[in-house]
Amino acid sequence: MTDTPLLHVDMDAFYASVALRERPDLVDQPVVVGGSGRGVVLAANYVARTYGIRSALPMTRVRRLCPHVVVLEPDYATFSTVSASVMETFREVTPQVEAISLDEAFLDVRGSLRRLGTPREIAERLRSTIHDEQGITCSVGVAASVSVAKLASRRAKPDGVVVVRPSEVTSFLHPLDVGELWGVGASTQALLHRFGLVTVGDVAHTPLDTLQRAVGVHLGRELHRLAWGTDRGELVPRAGPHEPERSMGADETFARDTDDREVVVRELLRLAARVTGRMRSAGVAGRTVTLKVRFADFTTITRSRTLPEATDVTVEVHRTVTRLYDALGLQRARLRLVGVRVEGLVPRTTVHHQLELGEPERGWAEADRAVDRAARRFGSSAVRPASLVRRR
DNA sequence: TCTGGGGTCCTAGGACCC
DNA sequence: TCTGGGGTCCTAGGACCC
Repeated sequence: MTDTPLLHVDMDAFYASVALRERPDLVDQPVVVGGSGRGVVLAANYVARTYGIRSALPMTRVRRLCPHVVVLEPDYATFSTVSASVMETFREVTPQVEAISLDEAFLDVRGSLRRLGTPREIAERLRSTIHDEQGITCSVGVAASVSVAKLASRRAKPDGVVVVRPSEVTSFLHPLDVGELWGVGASTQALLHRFGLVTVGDVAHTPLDTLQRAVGVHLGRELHRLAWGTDRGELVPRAGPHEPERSMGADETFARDTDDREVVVRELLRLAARVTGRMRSAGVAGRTVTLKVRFADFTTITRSRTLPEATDVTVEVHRTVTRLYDALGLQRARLRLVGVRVEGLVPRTTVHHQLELGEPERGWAEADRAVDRAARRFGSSAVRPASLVRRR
């Protein structure tokens, strides 16, 4: 038996480490993976971090912090392949694997102790296997609950293991800033600081009802559990973050802000086509269609409409978001981003279309299938709506 | 030329039904 | 002649995570 059965395994600077496998000449230089233009950092290697570069930092600031930084384009296909191999390695240790993103998972090793040794030995073996097979490093936190294991892996970075026994949990947690807790972001952190609650220990020693009056019943209870390391100790085995997905969406920041309705409507068509295409390959349809609009000043609004029945038809989703957009009645407002999302997804086989007399819609679903078939044969750029074809 | 894109979950008010 | 209470759906916004 063990009192620390949970491992949290987290790849170190995952996207950057994978990208650097192809470019070993760059390992000693500051490297980030990220988009160009108005993008942000997706991952930074540890050399780049010495310049203060972090994930989510705008690329414009990155270049100011470190003008000679090397920027590599993300290659999601390779990231997914490496991720799948790593997850397979996890499942060779135990079937109790809860993946929470491409580069992170919890493992419950209770059933593997006799075969593979202590949790720490299992962690070290995993790390060397992944290093040998994938050429990247990872860090492992070991504890009795998921949030403590997660914080322990962060402490272990880069390329290490940290075990937190139950008797060490409070001395490990209580000195941390509340913002370190999993689920406490900038705004909850600021709220707690305003109440004079700066460390995890401060939160732990605040009476539950006082805490709940400050931050709400639900969050208060959750914070109390996190501050004592008494959150969940059982995993929910699954291969991905959430399966199946409950919503699918796409949004895109314009290269330059725009107030041109035609540009916006055309972008909405591209996004609707992208989203419904993914829905059709996943075999799902959804009823609630949401438009997202971000203005030049970064304020963001959403407008949604629930349809009488679920759809995966490009033109229906596009028509719905276009109506929502027109209903905003914008005149000269400059837009930074638009987005399309479909929620309330159900398997398409459960949707029974009520065919109405003389309904012209019928053809569009067949048109979508034809587009999907052509895209599979000739590539996704082969077939697209006429308004998305660049004019000469 | 600050601030991506993919998601999940929670809250809160109003409509509507029983 | 004063108007309960619960459940569910819909909409909008916000916090958070990777």
